[in-house]
Amino acid sequence: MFAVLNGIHPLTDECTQELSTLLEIRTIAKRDHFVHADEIARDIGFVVKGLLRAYFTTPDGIEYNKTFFHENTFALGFASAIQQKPSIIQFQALEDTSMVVFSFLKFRALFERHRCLETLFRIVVEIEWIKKEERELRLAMNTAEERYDAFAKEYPGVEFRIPQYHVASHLGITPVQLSRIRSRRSTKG
Amino acid sequence: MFAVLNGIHPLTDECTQELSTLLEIRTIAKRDHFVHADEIARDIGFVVKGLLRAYFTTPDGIEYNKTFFHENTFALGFASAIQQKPSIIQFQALEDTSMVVFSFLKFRALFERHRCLETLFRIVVEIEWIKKEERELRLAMNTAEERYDAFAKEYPGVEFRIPQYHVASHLGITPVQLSRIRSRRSTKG
DNA sequence: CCTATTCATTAACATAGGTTAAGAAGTTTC
DNA sequence: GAAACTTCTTAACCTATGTTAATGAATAGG
Repeated sequence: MFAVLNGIHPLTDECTQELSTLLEIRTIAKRDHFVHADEIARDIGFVVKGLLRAYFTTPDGIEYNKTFFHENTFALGFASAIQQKPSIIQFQALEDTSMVVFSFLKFRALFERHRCLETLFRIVVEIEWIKKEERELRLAMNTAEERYDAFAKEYPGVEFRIPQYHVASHLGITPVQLSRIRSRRSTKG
Repeated sequence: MFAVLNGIHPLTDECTQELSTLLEIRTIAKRDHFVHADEIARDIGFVVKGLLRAYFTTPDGIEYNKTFFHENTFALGFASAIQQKPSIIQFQALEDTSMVVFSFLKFRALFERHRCLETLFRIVVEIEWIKKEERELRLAMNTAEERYDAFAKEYPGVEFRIPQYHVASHLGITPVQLSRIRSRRSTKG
């Protein structure tokens, strides 16, 4: 995990040391939730093994998969954590998952003494912002088929680890349509 | 402008004082740009009178209108400014526009001495983050007609100030389709 | 091993939305 | 004020996607 962090922005030894004391290991069984609805997202989770999805549910029960979190990525209910308000986004394990988790508030409290950590967090927010912007452009301008390609590129391999209806939900289409896209490709291209 | 800022988060008198020294007035003629492509977005602009759009252009020349900025809102090429990298988003005046502008970097430099300003900025980022998230959900889950309603609500009156193809581009549809939606409504509902 | 469940595919049909093109109406420009 | 340009509407046609439903394959539980 610290290798990933240092890859984003180098941390001092003391900072690494202090952050270490916050860490816990948590395992989440397939289908269980990391963040429930209407609960404040308190923890940041680093996925060691497994897979999660962040999803939104409409009043009429339709789900939309916003993001997937695979190995070596950080899962956090960002909007909820920074506002300390109940999350409208839920996080669910799609496989048996083991994570390193730590409190967002305790993490943020370390910013006072460790500027490197605040810088790192700022960079992560920037990266996520850009990703969100790219995703908005794709949703508005590309066909489902182009979004499918982008998905396959952004989450390599994930496509084969989860039911296709989760992929369809992420693309904003029905499983039926995704099936058509896939069959069209295997025939023609 | 300070009324708007204080409405988000109260600023101290000294902070207000210092921020005032950064301010300039700028007028932008209809069709001129506030932020050009491939140029770093250096300034934050507060719209006193007029209207701007933030848009993205694809390699094949199709434009997508990300956001509109009307009176009493702040226009900023966020991704570009925080990264100090050339902007892929352009800002263009859709009417003759007068703005209060100030340097983003000088603004951010004030954070050191004025915590209230940093807090204010953090809150704005949070609000924008939530808006982006809502917009993503709408794009993925709603029909063009529902997005049209959301647009009319988010930007009241703007619909009647700009050509319809700008609205269509914002909704991710063609002007033809928007015209159909509008005629359908005026007949049926 | 059998049964129930979950998931993917396919078909048939319906709707939303894109493309092209033509014409009407409103604006500019000279 | 005529000509050129811009914008909106409408029509005709086509493709993408949604809906529903049936079938079959894969998987899970007993």
